[in-house]
Amino acid sequence: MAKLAAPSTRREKMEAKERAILDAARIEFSERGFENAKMSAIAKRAEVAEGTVYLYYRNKKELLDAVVAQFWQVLTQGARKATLAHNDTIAKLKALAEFHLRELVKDFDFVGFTVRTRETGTLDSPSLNPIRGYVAVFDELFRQGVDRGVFQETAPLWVIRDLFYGTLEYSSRTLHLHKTREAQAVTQHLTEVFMTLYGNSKAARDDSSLQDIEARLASIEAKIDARS
Amino acid sequence: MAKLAAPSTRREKMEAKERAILDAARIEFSERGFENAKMSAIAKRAEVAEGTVYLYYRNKKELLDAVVAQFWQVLTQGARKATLAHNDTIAKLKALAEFHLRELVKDFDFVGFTVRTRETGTLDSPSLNPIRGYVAVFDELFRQGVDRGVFQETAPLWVIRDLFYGTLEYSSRTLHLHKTREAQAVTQHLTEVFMTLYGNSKAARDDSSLQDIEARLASIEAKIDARS
DNA sequence: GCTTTTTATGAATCTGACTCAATATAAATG
DNA sequence: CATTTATATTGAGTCAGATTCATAAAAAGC
Repeated sequence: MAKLAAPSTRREKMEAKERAILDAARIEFSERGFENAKMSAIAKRAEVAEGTVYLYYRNKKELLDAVVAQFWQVLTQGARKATLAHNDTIAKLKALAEFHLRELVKDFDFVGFTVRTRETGTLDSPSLNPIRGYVAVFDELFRQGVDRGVFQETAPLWVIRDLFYGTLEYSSRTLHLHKTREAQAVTQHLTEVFMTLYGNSKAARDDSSLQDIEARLASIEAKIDARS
Repeated sequence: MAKLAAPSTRREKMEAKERAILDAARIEFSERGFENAKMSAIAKRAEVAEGTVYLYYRNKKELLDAVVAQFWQVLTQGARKATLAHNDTIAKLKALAEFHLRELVKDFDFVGFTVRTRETGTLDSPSLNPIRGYVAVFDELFRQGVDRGVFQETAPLWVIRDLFYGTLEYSSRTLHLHKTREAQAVTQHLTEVFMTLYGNSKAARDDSSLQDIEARLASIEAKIDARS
């Protein structure tokens, strides 16, 4: 019975150690960058022997992968929470954009780490690719917008998604580099883009309304002609 | 006088050697990726001793930087040529998007290399940052569009630029991963985005202006009706 | 308590980037 | 053309740091 209350079974100890290593790695990579991060430093920070790290992660690269995976998992949670705070689809979308941009600028090095991760083949397994879970946040949101009649899918969803995340990721670079620029300019514009391009009300009045006007102009012209 | 015709002065020899090293590095990096590329292999490929490489490039990272710089320089030339083939601003833009996307998908590894390059501090010097030259192609094009009255700058240029290149870069990932998807879907959509969002004619027909027109038409029609 | 299995250790190995004293090649001088 | 001087090349040797592995400690099973 003591065992049940015990703070550390064998499994728990190992899980704690694994977490310690992962945390140490995240800090070390953030502070030094991947190349300059030393496995020995990570081990020391995690208070384990150098060899122990290799019991939990096959090599330095895989350790980075795990750190990146964790990053996106945490980000996904944050994104979900940020969007849940709103009801309006457009408001949700804007919140997601703002959240995403803010986090990317803050942890900009992880954008680079993520690219590195992709270079290895191990993209596909869903567990090792939490970015899928992340982009799903957008996909669900957009689909919900379509269901609600707010959006219409005027292009394949993947195209729209890439526009969304691509713009934000690229902008995060700019914002990271030029601290003076306004993140709000990006999210504001992106929101407008979405309303204009995929917004149902506006899209509905595209050709048709123009044609209406033309028709009426023609009618007027005819009347004038008739009088002269 | 023989010297003038000679195929190899001292300087020419060195320049040839430098080129050989750069070419060898490009191939090696492309084939193996940065981490797995070996300086010894690059030296061998360039037919020089290992130490010689370090006479031309301070270290492996700097060699990568040079390769990346060359890549963007070549890309800039190609982009200029691709846009020059058209007169219409929209056509130029579409050509630029198509060119950019095609090249990024083809040499997708260089997207990763470029990110790596950015991690070093040496971003700023224009010579070492040929990406500036590259984005300038877009900037000039858009400004020309504004001058011609085709576009209007409804958002800061950097925001628009990031949307353009961000979308394309992110899409190149998708296309690289899913070979079946159509690049054309991206460029097509992006062109529409630009016409809709920044196109002068369409932009003129916003909410207010549409209502204005309708009001005036009604007014005119009423006047005419009254007279008849 | 003793045996077996699992987990941890860190010294030793190995790889590959980078250096440098020695050497070769080209230019300059006379 | 011989000699001196400057410049370029070489590759064996150094060194840092990732990875391995024989050994030890800890836990589990009996």
